[in-house]
Amino acid sequence: MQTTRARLAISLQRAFEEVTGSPVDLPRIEDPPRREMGDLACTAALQIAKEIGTNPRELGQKVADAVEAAGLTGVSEISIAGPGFINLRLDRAALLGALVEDLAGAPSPQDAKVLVEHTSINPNKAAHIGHLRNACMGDTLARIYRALGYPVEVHNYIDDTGVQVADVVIGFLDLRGDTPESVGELPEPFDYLCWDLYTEVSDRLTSDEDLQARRRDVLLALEHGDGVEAKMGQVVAERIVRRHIRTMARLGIRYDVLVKEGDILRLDLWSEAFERLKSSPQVRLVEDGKHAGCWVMHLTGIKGFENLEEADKVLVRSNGVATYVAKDIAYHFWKYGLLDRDFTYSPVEGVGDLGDPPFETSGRDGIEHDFGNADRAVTVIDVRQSYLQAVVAQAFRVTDHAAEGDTLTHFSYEMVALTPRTADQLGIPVDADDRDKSFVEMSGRRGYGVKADDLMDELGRRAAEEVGERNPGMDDAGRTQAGVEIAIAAVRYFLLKYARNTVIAFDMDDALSFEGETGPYIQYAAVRAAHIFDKLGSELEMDVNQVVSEALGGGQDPLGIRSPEVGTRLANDDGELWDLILALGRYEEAVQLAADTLEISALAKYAFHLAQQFNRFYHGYPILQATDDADRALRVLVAYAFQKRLADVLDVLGIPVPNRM
RNA sequence: GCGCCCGUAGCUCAGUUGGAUAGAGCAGCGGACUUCUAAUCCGCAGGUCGGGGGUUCGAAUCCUCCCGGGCGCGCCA
Repeated sequence: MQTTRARLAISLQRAFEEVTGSPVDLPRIEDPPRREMGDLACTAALQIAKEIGTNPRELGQKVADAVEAAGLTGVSEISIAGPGFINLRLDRAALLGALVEDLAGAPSPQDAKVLVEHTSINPNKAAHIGHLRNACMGDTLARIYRALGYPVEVHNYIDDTGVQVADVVIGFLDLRGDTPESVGELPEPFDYLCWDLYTEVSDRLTSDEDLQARRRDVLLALEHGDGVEAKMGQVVAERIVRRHIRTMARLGIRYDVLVKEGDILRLDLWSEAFERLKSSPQVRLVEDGKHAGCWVMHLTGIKGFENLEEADKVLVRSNGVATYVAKDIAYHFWKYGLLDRDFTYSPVEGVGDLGDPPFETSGRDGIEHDFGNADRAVTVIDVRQSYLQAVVAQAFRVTDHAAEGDTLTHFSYEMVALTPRTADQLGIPVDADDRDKSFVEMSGRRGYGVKADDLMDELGRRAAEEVGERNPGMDDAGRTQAGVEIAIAAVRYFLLKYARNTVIAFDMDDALSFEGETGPYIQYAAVRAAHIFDKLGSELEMDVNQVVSEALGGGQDPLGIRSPEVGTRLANDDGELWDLILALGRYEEAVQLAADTLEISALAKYAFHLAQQFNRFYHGYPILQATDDADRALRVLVAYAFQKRLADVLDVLGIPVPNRM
């Protein structure tokens, strides 16, 4: 479906070309600063007039005349203002008609398969608020692509053979004297236990050289899958990952497949990727210097790599072991189906009832599946990984896969820190410098952070309490359910509303607030709309939703939604009703913009704006008490469109709509 | 040192790839509830857009130089 804005842009482009006699870029259709000026506006005349050396106001007028002569549907008025702004007023009935038609529409299916990798938490401790930012953004990005019709596959990369797991392995084996079997039997919450154990081991590692040597050995054992250490690593990673899956499920976040680094090693994907890289002149074995004996990727003089003192990236160490980025390159080659070898999979067990459980890689012993073969791969990982992500993309370019390298996208975002106030509440020591900076960095190694499950528990508890006060008759189950749904909205919206490159200073009190620009505010608008329909329905003894839908489909119309008076009321509105309709008409472009710019905050803001617009409408346009049938019919129709559209946006943002709140 | 990002109301942040009088939320002050649920709405107050210079009809936005902050630059992951 084509948006009004897109249609107007094309019409104006034609008119400009007709008037100037030369090709012009697709003009941008903007929102005028104030509604009195018009519904939409275009400033292209100023730019184009400058280029061809003519008067912008005259050019604008000529273009406006040309557009009118061509007969532009959907526009009721076109005028020139100021130095040459082209202002447009829309045909309201036409726009509302198109809006209503779009409500029932599905996205046109796209061919290109999008693979989104997100979460990818080291499986050695409980998930914290920083991990949630990654997972909420990644999950929402996947939802955005689905809303646009793309087939989407969601990956969660599990680094089950890395140093962080090694640290916890040491904790269990050397500090606690546990066995893999006894660790398998430890009670939940296992990830909380590991959180503390990891902190303890990290602390000892800073001063204990024997333990540092031990860690190197454990790491090698994990990579080779040898001995009790590897067995322990497996138990730890498996238990932690299952906790992570459950934590994320509380926020409506799901995965298609968990790719384990251990399986990449067992399958030896790296050796196949390595063969390809060796064929590039940019990858070579260094004979002397500080990288003697290493295989490196040459990066000197390539844009984006000026930061290196010595612009070579080691892929294989002199001891023959591949580096982390090398394994990541192999994984990404596999994502695009460039490798011959493939994983097998098994369904993940032990994560409770998740509906469709994810698959996990299982070396060569599982079942086959058509995962991978992406046309576009997006990796959600924080900005500190920018350099390594660029190295991965470069690996595509030096092996003659520049096209894939260009579609490979690093979805980067900034860190989540804590406000000093919240750090104080958590008992985290805050030094004077941090207090001045207004935020305190979290540290998994030190155990500084807000655990995701704790946050969800507290939010759910507070929300349920609030719901109970507002709805005295509601039973426990209803209150709990509403609390859970409100908590999801609070967390997801809080983590999605900031631009990617904004450092979030997480403040417990702000995050727990349900007022202002928050997820619960938006939910409240949706619940209000639904409640009007419930009340009106019981008053009129009909299902208003169904009645409206039937009326729009050309069936019975007891409310008079199709009556001519409705059109008159719409044309004469000079307030929040038309504002709301205009806002509703921008749904598709809001989703598209988020996908094009990878800026989810824009879509979050749109959802908030819609809710805000509805709340204004709600106060100024009574429906149950409407004295005029045509007024009431129009308002019901607008509220209906709002309800549907807001539900669409909230679904894309992963935010549920409670029955009551 | 080199590279990337940031600096906008008291606080937290937007600002649609150069446009019309720079906007929200929170906090503050003042209003609107025997209600379509006040988790709401309306109003007031609050700004040398870090600073200087430049580009042009027009700059928070682009260029340049300062100041201040964050992150990255390993044969760790």
